[in-house]
Amino acid sequence: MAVSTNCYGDPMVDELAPRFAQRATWKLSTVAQRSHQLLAAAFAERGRRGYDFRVLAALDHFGELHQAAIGRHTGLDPSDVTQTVRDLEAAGELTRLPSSEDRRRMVIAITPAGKRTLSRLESAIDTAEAALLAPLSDAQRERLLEGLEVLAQAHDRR
Amino acid sequence: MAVSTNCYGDPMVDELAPRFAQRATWKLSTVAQRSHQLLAAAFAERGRRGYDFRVLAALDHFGELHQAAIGRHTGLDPSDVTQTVRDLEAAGELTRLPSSEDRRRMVIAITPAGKRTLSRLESAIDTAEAALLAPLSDAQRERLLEGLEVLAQAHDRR
DNA sequence: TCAAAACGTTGGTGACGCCAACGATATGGA
DNA sequence: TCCATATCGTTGGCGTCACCAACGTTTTGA
Repeated sequence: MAVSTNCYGDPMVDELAPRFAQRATWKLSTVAQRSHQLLAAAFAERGRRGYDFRVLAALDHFGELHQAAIGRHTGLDPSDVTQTVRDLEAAGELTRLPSSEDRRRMVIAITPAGKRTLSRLESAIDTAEAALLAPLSDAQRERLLEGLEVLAQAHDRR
Repeated sequence: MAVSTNCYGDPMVDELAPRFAQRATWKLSTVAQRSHQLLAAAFAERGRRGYDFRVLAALDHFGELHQAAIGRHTGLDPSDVTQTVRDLEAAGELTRLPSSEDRRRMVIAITPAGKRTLSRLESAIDTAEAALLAPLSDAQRERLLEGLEVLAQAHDRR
């Protein structure tokens, strides 16, 4: 028996316990999890992950950066920057050269291939984001975004 | 120097790249991450994690359940149910007995200690949730929740 | 009766976020 | 100028959450 029955004897699809399913934090994490699924799948198709996108986007926007700056502009831990930059360099998406001014630093720059990858990832994200938000009316979407904006600002990463 | 300077020479706190920081999915994941931080910290103080809470909540709400049913009522993978139930049983929060009707099944029931833990976790979650949503006005909160509700429903776990 | 399904378990994988510690280098104040 | 302090990149690790494949056991339903 794959379904349980409620007190009326009706067949009942297994339900999540309201004890947590009604919580704002649960709904939030459900939606975020779905978002992550869609994005991770889109990235994985291209052999990349969220970290790669963030690093490429930061380089494209700010130009050359050393790794610590990449970390600050992406919210990544320095150790994760190291790994991500290593992967992206191996894939030819960026260059990594020792700084002439500061011998501790590595100067990272996006390559043309990296820019192409970035725009491909960006389109994939557009698609995923559209799929995620599709169930909302325009008004609902705007109101949701307003709340997220306020909270994201208040609980800033950085 | 912990800050960089913009083109006007003003000191500038390192900013996230708008390329992703302006995306709905980014804001969503930022807020969800913050929520997770608050909840995980609250759980960790009591030596528990989200899985434990979900399992206890399901048992408290539905009564005795076998493990597969716990999985369906919590969104957990069966293998994670196994681990979580093992931990909770070791802590005396639930009992685990072979079913007399179906020798494949284990019948799980919450104990009084488990109920106490559950209500303590619940208070901690209340606090965390309040802290998370505090920056919102009542109207903003309601509008945010409406959007999350629609999306959580549409992209249901199950 | 017997193939198919369900059950619980073991032992993984991956993404993301984070931490401690280290050697090398740069900086700034005494 | 010297030296404590800070920063940089790196290694190796941890925890949470979500998920998967494979397995032996037991139940089911055609």
